Amino acid sequence: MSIATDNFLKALYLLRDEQVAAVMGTQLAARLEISSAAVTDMARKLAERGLVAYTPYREMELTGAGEELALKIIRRHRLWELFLQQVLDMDLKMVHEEAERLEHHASEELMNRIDVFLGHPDFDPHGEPIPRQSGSLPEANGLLELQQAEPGKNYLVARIIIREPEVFDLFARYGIHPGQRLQVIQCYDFDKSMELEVGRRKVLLSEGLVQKIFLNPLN
Amino acid sequence: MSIATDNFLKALYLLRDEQVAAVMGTQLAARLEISSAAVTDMARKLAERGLVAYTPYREMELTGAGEELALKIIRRHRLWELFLQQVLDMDLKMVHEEAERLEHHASEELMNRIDVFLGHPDFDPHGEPIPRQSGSLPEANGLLELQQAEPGKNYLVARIIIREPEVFDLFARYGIHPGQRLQVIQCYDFDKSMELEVGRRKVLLSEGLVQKIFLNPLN
DNA sequence: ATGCAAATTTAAGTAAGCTTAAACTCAAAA
DNA sequence: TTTTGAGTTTAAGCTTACTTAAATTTGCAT
Ligand SMILES: [Mn+2]
Ligand SMILES: [Mn+2]
Ligand SMILES: [Mn+2]
Ligand SMILES: [Mn+2]
Repeated sequence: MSIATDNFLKALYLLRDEQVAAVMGTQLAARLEISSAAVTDMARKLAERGLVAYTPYREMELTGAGEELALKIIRRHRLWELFLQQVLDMDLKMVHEEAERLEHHASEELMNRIDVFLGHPDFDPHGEPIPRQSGSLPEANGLLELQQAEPGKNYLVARIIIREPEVFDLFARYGIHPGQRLQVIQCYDFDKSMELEVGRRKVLLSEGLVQKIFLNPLN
Repeated sequence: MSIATDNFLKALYLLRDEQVAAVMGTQLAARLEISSAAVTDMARKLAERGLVAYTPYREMELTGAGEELALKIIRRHRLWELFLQQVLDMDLKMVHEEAERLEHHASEELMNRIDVFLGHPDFDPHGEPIPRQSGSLPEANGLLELQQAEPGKNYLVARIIIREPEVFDLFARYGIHPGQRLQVIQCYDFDKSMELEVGRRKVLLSEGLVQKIFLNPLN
């Protein structure tokens, strides 16, 4: 497995995970910042290796074997993120960039030692689940989508789904990160945007951003 | 800087460091496990970038800029080795293999945090000096070459120079590693091989192997 | 049913880092 | 001084992972 295939499988898994619809080549190209010709190329190669189900001109998806591998990369990524945060006190932004590279270069054995060192953690610093060695995903019980939150009640941010650097920076600017207290001020039904009070600040978020935030009820 | 150039510069530095003579292409090829044609190729490219002094058919050496870079890679390698040993309790063999890859993929910032975490250490788990951020090398004061050791006296292994996996395995088999107590039984002048007592075991080492061991006098 | 635009694939080409095999250089031995 | 062979370079070719540009397919709107 090369870095390019690692990243391809991971992107395919995460895109599929984020949305209802099937994954299109264009999305993959945008996410990986490569041309769609390169996506076709890779898809063909990975299909030959039995990792991706692919018929020309149709959307593509991971096979069982492909998903298994994707989850391994994601496990590595999230373990590295947590390790770097906990042990070396790096901030969320750095931690992600570091993990984006380190995920491809540590042995299985090293990852397992990191896992043990951290006490088999279930969630990374963004609140994202860390796939287990078995490939299973820990359940986030009691988590609430921000859409379901009731105005006036207190919540704690439990998970933020970040796939694009701009989203990361926006959330950072408004202080939206796991552990932050938050209240809903109002939900605008016509376009599903929401007005929040984050800490002491008021913030207005579009539907797309709202869907990236999950909460734990407070008291 | 790519992995290939990192490794090339590092190998050139270490080979030069190990021996009196200038470095020949063949040695580099053997050390890096690539063809000598590939060595020529790389030498030409690195000469263009001002990192290697190279004239066709002559031996090659690092420029100032090249040595600076080589020391940076070596710093990364040795910091990773110590970190993995101290924090995750990995053994010397694994630690080296991991570091061989990780040395190319951590940011300057991450390496500095590891350096701080370890308390700006001077030596790696083999007793090799860790280049400082400034590029200077810590001095190993009081270190003795094994050749200089006197029969009957007690010493502690302080540093072992390992560049080939076979040497590592041999030393591991005979229990030769930093911290190990050792006595010289006899030195055979005609070929400079030495008979040692390592722990409770007697070992006969050729000159080449003897030169890879450095000691601290005990009591 | 037809045509069009968007998405996708194919074609051709690039760069890095390798390989093997043939050609060359140079220093040391004869 | 010539020869020779170890070491080096050149030449040609491969693979991976990309690129751009042209050709193709598809589904959707008319
Ligand atoms: Mn991340
Ligand atoms: Mn990555
Ligand atoms: Mn090492
Ligand atoms: Mn390396």
